[in-house]
Amino acid sequence: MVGTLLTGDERNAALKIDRAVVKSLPLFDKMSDDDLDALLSRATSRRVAPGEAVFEQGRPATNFYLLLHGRLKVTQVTEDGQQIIVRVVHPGDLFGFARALQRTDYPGTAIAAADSVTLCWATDLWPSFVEHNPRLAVSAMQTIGQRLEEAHTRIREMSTEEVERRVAHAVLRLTKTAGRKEGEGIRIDFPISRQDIAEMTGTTLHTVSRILSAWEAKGLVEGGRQKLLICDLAGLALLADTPKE
Amino acid sequence: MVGTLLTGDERNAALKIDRAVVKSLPLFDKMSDDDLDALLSRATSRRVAPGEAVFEQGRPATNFYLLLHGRLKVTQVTEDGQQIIVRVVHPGDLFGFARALQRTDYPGTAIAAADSVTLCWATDLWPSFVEHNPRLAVSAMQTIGQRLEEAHTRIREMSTEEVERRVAHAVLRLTKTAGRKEGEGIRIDFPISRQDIAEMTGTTLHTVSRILSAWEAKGLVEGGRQKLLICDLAGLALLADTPKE
DNA sequence: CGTATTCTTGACTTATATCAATGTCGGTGG
DNA sequence: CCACCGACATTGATATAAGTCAAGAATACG
Repeated sequence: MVGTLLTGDERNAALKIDRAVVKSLPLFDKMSDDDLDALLSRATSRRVAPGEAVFEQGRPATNFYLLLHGRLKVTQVTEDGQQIIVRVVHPGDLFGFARALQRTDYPGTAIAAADSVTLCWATDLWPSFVEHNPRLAVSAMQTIGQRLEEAHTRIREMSTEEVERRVAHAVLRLTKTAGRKEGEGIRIDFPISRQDIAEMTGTTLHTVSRILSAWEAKGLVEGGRQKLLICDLAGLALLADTPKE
Repeated sequence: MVGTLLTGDERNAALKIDRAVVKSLPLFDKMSDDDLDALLSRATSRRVAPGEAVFEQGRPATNFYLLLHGRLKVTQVTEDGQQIIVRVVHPGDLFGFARALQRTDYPGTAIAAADSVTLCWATDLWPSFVEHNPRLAVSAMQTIGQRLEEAHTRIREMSTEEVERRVAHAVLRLTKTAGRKEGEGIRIDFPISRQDIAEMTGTTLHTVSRILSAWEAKGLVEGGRQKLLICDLAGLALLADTPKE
């Protein structure tokens, strides 16, 4: 059943659920029911299996998206084939609105890390949306502003901090955005590899592996294949904020 | 004369000039004369001497600005005192609109690198501006979008390229945004130190100095105290895009 | 002119990448 | 159900790019 295309009925059912979910998002909570319905009536829902791409770097930006469920990694590859993770997309995030930023193609590739569900609109709808609903424009701008700040934070970290602290900061951010309580610790709630963490922090999987091993020995985290459990948040935070002496 | 405060008359004169200058900017070219007048009537003009700050990191974001003339560096300092250059502000750029991005304080410090002139508005005016003129909101979003892309480019470079290529890319960007033809070469049109370049690329002034010395030996550039002249643009571009073999 | 930045250059150190080998998990198909 | 395979992870040895430390030279400015 899972993996088959939705029938018309199933799609309606999905949209009904969406409405409550979407309404609960900060981005849309101020929107009238009518406007929201107009929005959702033009959206299509799509399920994305792990490893599958929602859109690919360099392809024409035909759609923009909202992640309802799951987790995506947005990556970029350089000409010589090196890959970095630009950001992780969490449920409730708008993504892929390249066109709104005066681009005609997607600057990155969005790949599902976990089983995911997206809402999808045609790019041409964006201008009318923001025109009809200035709040949405403002919200979108705030969202981008936050991303810009995150990007600057990352640049600052890469410029001034050694690898271990950068990894610590990255992991701490993940606990905030994708953490789920689990017993004594906090579980990163989607499959994430050492390689992924390396691509988020500008280092190699080898170095990440060594660092995580060291942390595990100190009781800060518990590792595993594509798994990460943070046991001592305070300890990690201390490490993240302590310049090398 | 330069360096004295403007009298009322001089200020009006400045504003008349501004009108033509501002009108020529992509950000405002679609705006009606009336709206533009409304905008300018609420703006104040300010001259900033080199080394002087337009606003400072952490201070309440009371104003937003437009750079008419000169050149600014936007910097951030970390808790432990390390500084990075977030971006360079060029004439025609809107800057310091932190409030539009849901911030109450400035995330960085804007310092004049050269003698500069800014237009300045109270932050509270922003919402009414964008409401009156949706195009402005869209334009502003595109601007931020571009900055976001630049930031990602920088992250990608810092993750995957060695220092020399990063410096090459940074210098090439400067030639595009602040280059002025001078004889056979292209002059970076504002005072920029080795330290500045280091803070733009996440390295040290020592390394930058060595790199520039090597380039000078190869005839790619000509250095100088806070000066940089690019002699062989193609050569630099080649260097920037050649992965170490 | 002398004082303070800014820049250059050399010697040395170190963090982190690279290279290489081995181990472990988890899903797939026989 | 077990064995195998591929993806992911660990860990050691080694190399190296770039940082740090240190000293001095060049340039601009008051």
